[in-house]
Amino acid sequence: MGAPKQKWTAEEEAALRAGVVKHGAGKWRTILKDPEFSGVLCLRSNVDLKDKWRNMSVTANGWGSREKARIALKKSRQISKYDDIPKVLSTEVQDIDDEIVDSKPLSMSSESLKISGSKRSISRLDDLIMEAITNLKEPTGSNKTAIAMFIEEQYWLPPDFKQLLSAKLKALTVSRKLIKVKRKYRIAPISPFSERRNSKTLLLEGRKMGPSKLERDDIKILTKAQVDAELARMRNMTAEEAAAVAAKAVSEAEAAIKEAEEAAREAEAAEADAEAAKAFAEAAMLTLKNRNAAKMMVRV
DNA sequence: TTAGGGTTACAG
DNA sequence: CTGTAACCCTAA
Repeated sequence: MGAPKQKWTAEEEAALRAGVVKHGAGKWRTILKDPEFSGVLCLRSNVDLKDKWRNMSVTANGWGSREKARIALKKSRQISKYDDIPKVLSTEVQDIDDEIVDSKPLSMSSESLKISGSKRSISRLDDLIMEAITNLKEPTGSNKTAIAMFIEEQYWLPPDFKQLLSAKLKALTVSRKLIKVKRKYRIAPISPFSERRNSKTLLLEGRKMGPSKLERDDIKILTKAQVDAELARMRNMTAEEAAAVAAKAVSEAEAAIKEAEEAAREAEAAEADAEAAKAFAEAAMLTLKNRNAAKMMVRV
């Protein structure tokens, strides 16, 4: 056939990503003509760009497509609509229930989920989320839907990034949930997001802290500039980095489960919530594996 | 021109 | 054989 299958180079992928950041997904011709990328992409057509972007989006989401939507998560009305992403439903970062203050039931089978080791990596996603929470000014912390909506209204997000955001928010939800469990049984209190330091803060800080009184959700205000800078970095993440971040988000959820299991040791009553957390983790995992890039770049 | 469905080349 | 990535076809 006319084309001998020319594999995309890392440089080309970078150019494409940069192009999408600059002109937006869908503006393939524009990206191609932009002198900033025309050099590297001179051997590609606008259609090639489109196809490549599609492939990148898919692999970014459908992680290890192997056992895909196998985990049939029962929808104990508690945990609402989850993923599955009903074909066309506006933005896709809107699944899962929000908050669920003191949910009890939620008895899900939830088999074990293997998470790829937590690879440390850049992740200022936390900051982005905090920015949203701060702006939304909801003392108790905003629900994921609100956060996702806020962020999407402020910035244009590449498909793969959206997946990360979604997973992150889910992990965050697990975190918050556990915090409630702990408080309820007076087990070492922890703070959802105390400092804006680096990534590993989200929820891997609980542990056996002493008399820390981080009971409140102290949210530090970030400047728009800071957030913008971080976002810019996220946008330029390579597929590998994005994957690492995604893995981390999930591992955080797993860590949350461990926390819960320990809590349960001191209060069986907390077990129900631990299960819920597990379910959330699975949901996060599912999201990462679900390829659903489809129609989501159409902000409202 | 683009989005999306199809097809083909290839690695595992 | 199966899944994935690069490529092709075409309606809108």
